[in-house]
Amino acid sequence: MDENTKKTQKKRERRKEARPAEIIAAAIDLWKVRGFAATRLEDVAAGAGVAKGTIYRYFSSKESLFEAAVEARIVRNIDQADQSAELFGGTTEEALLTFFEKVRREMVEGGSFIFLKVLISEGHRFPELVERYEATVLRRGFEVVRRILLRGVERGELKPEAAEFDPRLVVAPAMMLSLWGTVFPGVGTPDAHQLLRQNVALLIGSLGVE
Amino acid sequence: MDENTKKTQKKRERRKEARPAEIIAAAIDLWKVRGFAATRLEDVAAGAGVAKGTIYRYFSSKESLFEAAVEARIVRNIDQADQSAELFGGTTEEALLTFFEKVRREMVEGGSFIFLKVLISEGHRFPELVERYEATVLRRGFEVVRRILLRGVERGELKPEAAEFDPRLVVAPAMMLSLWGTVFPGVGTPDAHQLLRQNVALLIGSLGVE
DNA sequence: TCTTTTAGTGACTAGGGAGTCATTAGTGTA
DNA sequence: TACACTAATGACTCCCTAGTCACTAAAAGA
Repeated sequence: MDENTKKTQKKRERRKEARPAEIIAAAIDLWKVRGFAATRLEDVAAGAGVAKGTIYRYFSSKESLFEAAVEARIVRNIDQADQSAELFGGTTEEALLTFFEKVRREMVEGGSFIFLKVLISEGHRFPELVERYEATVLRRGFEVVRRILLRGVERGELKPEAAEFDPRLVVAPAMMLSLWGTVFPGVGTPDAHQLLRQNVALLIGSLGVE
Repeated sequence: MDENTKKTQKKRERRKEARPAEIIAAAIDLWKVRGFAATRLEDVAAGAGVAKGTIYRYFSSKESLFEAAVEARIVRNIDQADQSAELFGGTTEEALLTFFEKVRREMVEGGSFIFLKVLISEGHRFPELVERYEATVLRRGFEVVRRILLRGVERGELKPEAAEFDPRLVVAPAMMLSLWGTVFPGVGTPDAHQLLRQNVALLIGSLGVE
């Protein structure tokens, strides 16, 4: 095939700084469609426009490439969460809906579902990675939800008991939906928005004042 | 390392009828702890007390062994669902709790989570299997939930709108919890009962009459 | 310009496990 | 008891890909 996609360019460029990010990006792109195990490092290399050996200058193994990719995404997630002023502008209802939509978009469109997939199926192989993902992404997400609930109570929109409500129950449907959507075509995708809205209604209906 | 577990016994027995079920049972046991991909067929053979070649008398490939295992479990699930009189004896609250507990037990203790794991991570490799699982297990489960809701409305325990409520939202937390429990030690396991109870309270709080 | 450093290369190796098949031996029948 | 049939065996082949390493050449600097 034609590896002359980028026409006028030296074959060998030394771009120490840019390589890791490019390799990670190529890897995630491929993992999204073929999965982690089924994607060969050689394909990743091709996708990033380097030779296989180059990957090993920056990552000591396929797994450590995966770790680095998770790390990169986690950082992005944290940044996003920090700018979450939008979550705390309007009503509790709006905040929940925005949050769910954020989760769904990051998972499905952003491709983060691939990390979950790998952790789910091969997590026992890298327990420390599972640990970090749990601590950094999941717990952080739960924390955001807890803040939304607390603020709702303060604003008088939620009953006081809502402060004790377990965030895992709030988040589970949004995550499950995203996962289902990438596995079972019929179950998750078609009406995600609709369903998330219904989930918000459920929560407000039970935890809301009146 | 001692394969003399069963002491006084011919090394080679011809038991055409029993083999497939034994092989499937051994396979599921191993998959539960090591995962699908990481379990070698030779280990499965050892677990079933046969040689590797024997597996190929009954299953044409590792994947078809997986399919057969899913099939066996699906049948079991259907049988269970058919005896679900216990689901429809008491109040809606009790029915929901029983159902959630059923799901959790089958997933975690029964080991069905391994099918979900494989479908999630490698589902794209056997689309027809995904299709069948979705149609037979998921949709069936959703149907049971719908029946519970409808009956709740009839009994005057749930608002009429509950009849329109999407079963996926009802089931998602129970499934997510089971999955989390097998991946993230801290997130799913410890207080599953407690959490499922809270989920029932949430549903009743929003969909219940009064 | 020549030299040094190191990013980048890709043919090669090593290891592991799925699937094969010629052989062995239970089991039912004549 | 001898024979035929086929369940069961496990050593072997084959393929696949992660990871290596001796080599190549881009850039920096003397």
